[in-house]
Amino acid sequence: MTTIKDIAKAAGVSITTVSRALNGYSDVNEKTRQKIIEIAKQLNYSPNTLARGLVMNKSKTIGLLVSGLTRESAKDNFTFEVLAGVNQYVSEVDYDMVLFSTTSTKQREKTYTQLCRERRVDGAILQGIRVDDPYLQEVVESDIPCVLIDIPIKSETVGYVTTDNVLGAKKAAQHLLALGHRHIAMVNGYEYAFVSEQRFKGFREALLEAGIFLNEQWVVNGAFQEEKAEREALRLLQQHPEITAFFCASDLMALGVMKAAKKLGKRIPEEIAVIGYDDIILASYATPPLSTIAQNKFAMGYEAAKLLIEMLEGKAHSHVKILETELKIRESTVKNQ
Amino acid sequence: MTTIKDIAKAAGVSITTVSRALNGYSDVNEKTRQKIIEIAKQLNYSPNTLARGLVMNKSKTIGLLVSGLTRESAKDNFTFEVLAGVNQYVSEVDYDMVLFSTTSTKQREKTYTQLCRERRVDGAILQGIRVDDPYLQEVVESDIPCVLIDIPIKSETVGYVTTDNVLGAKKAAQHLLALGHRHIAMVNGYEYAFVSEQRFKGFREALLEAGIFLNEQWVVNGAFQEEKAEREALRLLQQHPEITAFFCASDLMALGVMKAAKKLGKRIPEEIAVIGYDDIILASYATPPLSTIAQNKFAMGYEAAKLLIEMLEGKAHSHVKILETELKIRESTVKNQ
DNA sequence: CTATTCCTCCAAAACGTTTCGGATCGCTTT
DNA sequence: AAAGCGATCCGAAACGTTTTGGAGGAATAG
Repeated sequence: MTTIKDIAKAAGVSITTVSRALNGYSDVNEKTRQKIIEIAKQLNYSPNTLARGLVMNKSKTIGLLVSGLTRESAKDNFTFEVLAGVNQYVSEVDYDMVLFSTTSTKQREKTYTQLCRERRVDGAILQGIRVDDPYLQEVVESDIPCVLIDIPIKSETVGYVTTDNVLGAKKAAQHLLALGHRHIAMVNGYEYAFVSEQRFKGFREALLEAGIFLNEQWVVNGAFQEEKAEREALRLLQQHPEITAFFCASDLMALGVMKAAKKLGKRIPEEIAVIGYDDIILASYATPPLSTIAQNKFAMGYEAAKLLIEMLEGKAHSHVKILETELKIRESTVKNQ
Repeated sequence: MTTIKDIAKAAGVSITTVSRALNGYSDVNEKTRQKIIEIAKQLNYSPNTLARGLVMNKSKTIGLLVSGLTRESAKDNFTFEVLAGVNQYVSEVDYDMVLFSTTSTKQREKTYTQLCRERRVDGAILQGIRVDDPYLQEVVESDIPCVLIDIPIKSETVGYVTTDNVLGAKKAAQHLLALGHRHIAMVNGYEYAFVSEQRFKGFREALLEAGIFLNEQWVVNGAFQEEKAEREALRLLQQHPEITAFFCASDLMALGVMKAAKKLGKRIPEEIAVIGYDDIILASYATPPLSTIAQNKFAMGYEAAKLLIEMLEGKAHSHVKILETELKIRESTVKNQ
């Protein structure tokens, strides 16, 4: 493995000069610079990032902390697409990404700060962390820069990216209203999830503006799970046959709701219209294809990485990035012409 | 940021002793060790892996090199599940994983070896690389240990993990044969892909053993793409209405074939049976749910990481790992009872 | 009593880089 | 001729760790 020292010897200059030549400093003669670069190429030199990181005290590496990276999480491709987006930006600006996946067991033994410091990441992106996760508290206290996805915390060292969940939900509800639905139920996620709260708010606003009474009993929690949503929808449909439409806070839950409707022999969308949220892959492959509010998850990852690295380099104007959503109308709300 | 030196000062010992105490060497008194550990905890010490890596000349980091990590690749969750598997093992043995995604443009500017050496990874796992990828040549020549997924190259420093594709394909074909099908078409991937070749071999063997003539015209290439497969199947079905079953070398292509059958008004599975390969998420959500040969992609990642790290630590018995596949019978081949 | 062994500890070198604070030399200015 | 200056180079320290080769002393063996 050739080092800067080998190059220095071969070129007959000091290691200082080699370093400065390779890093584009101005106090080295252009001729010797060319010579050094030439020799470096010949010797197949590649810099040792460990040594560099050690002395510069930064690694040009960011950590992506996701929780529960398991086989199961492949269903909603959320994590994966965010990861792809992060990876994209990171490689554009010549940083590295290392993946930390936290499990409840591992969380006890190592704290967030320890994790980041030990791996010497310059900053971190957190995705899929619950609001009640013990890591979250640490994050805000720690001095390691980080950006959160879908959790609105902002400080000197922490920023976040999210989508406009209120508007997204509103668009979904307005779509149903425009189709003439007046008895609309909502299957939400968790009580304490930020996005759930926002999506409910948007839903309520839409109904309010349309002058429609919001029946609190028709708003249930599906815990973002397909099966739970199915059970809840089944119960709701049996108890309140007047319901004609469902707004679900995730596509996975919407799939559950569709299953419930099918079980009761209700036709979609003629008797029951269903709209989801996220636009996961499965949505467009479901029968009927699922209408949904699309979030650009790739962009979320991309923007998160961008924000973080701008923060690291001290040129972030704002610590917040809010992305748009898009209403995708498919056949679960309106019959194909 | 506290260092080993701070601890040494606080404990009144040398930095050597601190290092040896923390690393579990036997030549330090148990009492002083406890004291050192206590102080380390108090000072919130975490070791600097850069410094450690520099002197030990290894980083306890492996690279995962995937090609084309884009939004689109989310459809077949192959990459993602492999990644999750790699991540799982890696975190079990306290290594790190850094993700390199290669694009055709980036490939020119940096070679595989440069990538690995610069990031100081101890070894790499390559997934989704084509057999004609320029990286591949480099890999075998380079001295950096690596393991390949689904590409059978073996040497002092390279190993691979794959599934038994011949047997898998055979099981699929035998399933169709057992259902009474005698006119079976196959939609394969690329001509030059290792897995395609193997799966075709298994398919042929099954027919041969059943004493059935293999009609070469019924074997087409779908390039692992849904649309291409749909077009090919459409053509095939129109030209050869006697075909009653399809074996596809990937689920995505099987979905395309199902679309083609539906377009021609053929009922699945009564008139056309379809079986895929991979068991992607979409398979079980398709209508009808798709029968397939399941590959445990998570396990592939897990085993690849395990193999690589065993190689790194000089305790790999074999450089090859071949995993089993599983026939999943769903409704695209046999009507629900 | 001397020689040997064991236990516990330590000083210093090494890993490959960046960077601070000059040093040298030739040229221009006064 | 002295002083100043710009261009080009370099020595040495620093980053935080591991490891080598012992040192010192107490206990044991002969």
